[in-house]
Amino acid sequence: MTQPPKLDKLFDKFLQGQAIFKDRDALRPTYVPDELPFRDEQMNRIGSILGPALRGAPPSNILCYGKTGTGKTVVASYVLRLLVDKAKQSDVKPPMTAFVNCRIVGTNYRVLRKLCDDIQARMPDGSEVPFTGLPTDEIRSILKRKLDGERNILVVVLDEVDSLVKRDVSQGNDILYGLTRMNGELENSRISIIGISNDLKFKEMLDPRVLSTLGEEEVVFAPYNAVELRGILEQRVELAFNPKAVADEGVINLVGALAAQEHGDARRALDLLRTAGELAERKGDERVTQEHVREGQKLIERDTITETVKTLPMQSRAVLFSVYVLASGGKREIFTGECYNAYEEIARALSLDTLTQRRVSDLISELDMLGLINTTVISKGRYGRTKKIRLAVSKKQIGAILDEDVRLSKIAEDITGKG
DNA sequence: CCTCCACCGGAACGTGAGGAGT
DNA sequence: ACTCCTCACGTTCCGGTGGAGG
Repeated sequence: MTQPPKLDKLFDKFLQGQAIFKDRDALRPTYVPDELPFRDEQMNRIGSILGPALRGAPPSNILCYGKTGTGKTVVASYVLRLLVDKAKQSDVKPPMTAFVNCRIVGTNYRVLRKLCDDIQARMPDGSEVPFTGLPTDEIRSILKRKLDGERNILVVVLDEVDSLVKRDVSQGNDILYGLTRMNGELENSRISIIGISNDLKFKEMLDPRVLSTLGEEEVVFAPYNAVELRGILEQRVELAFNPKAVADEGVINLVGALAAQEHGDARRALDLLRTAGELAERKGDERVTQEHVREGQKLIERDTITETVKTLPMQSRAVLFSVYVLASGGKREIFTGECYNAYEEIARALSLDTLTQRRVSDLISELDMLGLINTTVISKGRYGRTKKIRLAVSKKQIGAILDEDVRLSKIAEDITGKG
């Protein structure tokens, strides 16, 4: 058997050092480049607010606003890194820093635990703070003891704080209130908080007491416009790709344009660029073309949908499946009641617990949030008020994913065959 | 203009897993 | 073995509501 010519060509490229990528990590969302273009204003603001930390004075708390992919996180970590470096260079005690992503670390206990972790606060016996089990107050005092051991300044970045408050308004406020209040309980040390929010309306949901301390300073991140996106892309192309791999001007323009459509999200733009590059690489092409970009766009879309469906819990999947079955049955619009009936049948066929309508209603809302279905609350007058549900992705694709689940594909035949 | 349907969505509570300390 | 945590996932209860049809 002879080598497939493409693979042969691909290996040749590697041999000749002609691979597409030089450093693909430069396109990952966590990458912090040495220069951050178009965010001077924000960096200076944050820098001047954090500056006092170098003289041992506690900086004000900051709230950063802006949509996803506008560079909030990267600017915050950049400035913080610089601050710590500067302190070390100048023989000043560097501030402690902690970074919490509140979407992942979403509860009071876990936030505190993450803080302990980041500043290496330990249990009295020297072991790490456990995942669960302790009363929350216990953790608070561990944290306090560590901080107050000597004169410290702790700068906490709370990334995606809005998700903290959104998930549970009272609890979210409690967490933030607890953190801001901790300053009053510390003798030697101070905590400053940098809150990062994607949601501009986030402030409204905040307890006024929390807002007054947390929002001392505000920094706004506007979405990148097409020109700025281009600039960023050019910078990263330089870093990530080998020269000549992206020769076509049109590639950068297209990626920029597609991302600008998505409200100037730089993260998506970089992700798309990387995917396009990987496609080119896989095909053994010498350079990235606009075709790769378009294909990459589709691929990313498909992948995110597949990923979300696959990670869905069984009950949610059953609900989604009921919508799918009804939609396949030719219905353009599905109402909650119909959906619930179909769900009951499916749950029975799967010998799953049948949840109440109230719960299913919540699951429907979750599916909506995930973008798998679209819902609108409508009134049918005398015939009640309900949610109008539609699939937000193609039946084909959902079908293909759900069919992989053997149990589901079996009952799909039953139901569609019968209906 | 009023009624009344078929749900929406908030609130409070229950259960059980996962873990720590004693 | 028992008590005490947190937290995800559900349930029960219930007040609220846009608009077609009388």
